[in-house]
Amino acid sequence: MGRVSDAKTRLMDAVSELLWTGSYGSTTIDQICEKAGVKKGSFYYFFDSKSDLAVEALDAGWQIRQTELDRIFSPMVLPLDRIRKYCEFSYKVQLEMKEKYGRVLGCPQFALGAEVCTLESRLQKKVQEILDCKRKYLESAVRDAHAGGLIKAPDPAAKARMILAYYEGLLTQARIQNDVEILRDTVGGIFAMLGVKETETAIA
Amino acid sequence: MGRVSDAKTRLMDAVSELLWTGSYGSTTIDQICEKAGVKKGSFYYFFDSKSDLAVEALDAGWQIRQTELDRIFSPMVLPLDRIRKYCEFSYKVQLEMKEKYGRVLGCPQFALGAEVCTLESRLQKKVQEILDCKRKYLESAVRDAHAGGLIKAPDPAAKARMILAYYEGLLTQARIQNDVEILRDTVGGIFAMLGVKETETAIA
DNA sequence: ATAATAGTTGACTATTTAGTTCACTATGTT
DNA sequence: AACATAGTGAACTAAATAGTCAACTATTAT
Repeated sequence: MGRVSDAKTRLMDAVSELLWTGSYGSTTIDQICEKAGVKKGSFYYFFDSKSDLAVEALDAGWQIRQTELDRIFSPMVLPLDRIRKYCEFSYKVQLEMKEKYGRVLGCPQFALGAEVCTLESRLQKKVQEILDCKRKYLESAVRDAHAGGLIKAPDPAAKARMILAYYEGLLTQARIQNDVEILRDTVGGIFAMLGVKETETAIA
Repeated sequence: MGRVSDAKTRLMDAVSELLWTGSYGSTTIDQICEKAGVKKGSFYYFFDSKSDLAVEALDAGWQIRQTELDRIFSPMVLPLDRIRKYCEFSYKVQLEMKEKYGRVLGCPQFALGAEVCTLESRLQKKVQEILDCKRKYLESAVRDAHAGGLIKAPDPAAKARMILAYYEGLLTQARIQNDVEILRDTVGGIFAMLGVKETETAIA
């Protein structure tokens, strides 16, 4: 009973966009409220603080992204193809953002994590949790590729960490330089790290 | 003639530390002044704004770092050893920061660039300039390694970009997770990307 | 219909922040 | 010695910001 509202969702959407296009530190509660079309009283009805909202928004955004990743990293797909699809998907997203905002925005979790990890421990934990999920997707693909004899990777977790570092680093470079072209051959770098043979690259 | 002062230097040192241990957005001019032991009047005597100070501090810090890199990337050193030394140096720096601040701080330019690139174009340009320098150090090492038949890298610029993305990504991961161990085998990942053979890894 | 309750509003306070001003002080130069 | 000037400091303003509150409104369950 009582009134119903989508203000909470609107606030999470607003902060997500502001964090991605700008930064955590430069985003104010007033700005979030204005973008969401919500008054400050309502903001504090739903959330305790900016960091509280950010944690919830991060979580919600990741839930949605995860369904996409479940599809991409489906065990039904050839392991190296999963990685290729992931790179293609990522490139497409960045291209869309560039169209929409005139800027390459990179990875929202990574940029946020780097910014606030020394200041906001709850946010840092949430980001770490999400990055860990990403690593696991990659890890199982690497493990399957190793098991299938496509690559030599006796330590899939280590390889996945390497791939993730490269992938996130590249996205961040693209954000800093505002250039999607940097992401064109993401998969090439990953396959080089995995020691995928040229022939397999062509076939897969 | 007139009075002399090191307040300008103290301000640059203060902002460098605050940016690295925290973030651009969370660092206020009052905070910078307090840490530097400088009154606001003096701040505005030397600088126009926080971003102005940040640009100058970034530049000054890079000048110092560059002399170190000139030594590490000396053409007198074997090309793959340059890269190895660079990774060792970087690891050492991060370890020192962890000792000093209790936190792994990653790469100051990269974190700052990711944070402010959509908001502060002068800072974004300065960061890009610095990252470009880093890439050039790597590029010449890769080119020399290729010329020496140690690796196969017909496009050294592309390989250098890949290495830099991985390197910066790894540093950022280490910052987010506050864990230096992530950086232990940085060189291993780079050599994998370069396709350095195991034997050469052991020898070099 | 109405009572209970989920959500809204705008006006409010207190604090932090960026940036200014101007009289003052210390120091190198002549 | 004294002058020109680089740098200092403290008090100031104006704006932005986080956070509060109590009266109000819409909805739903009974």
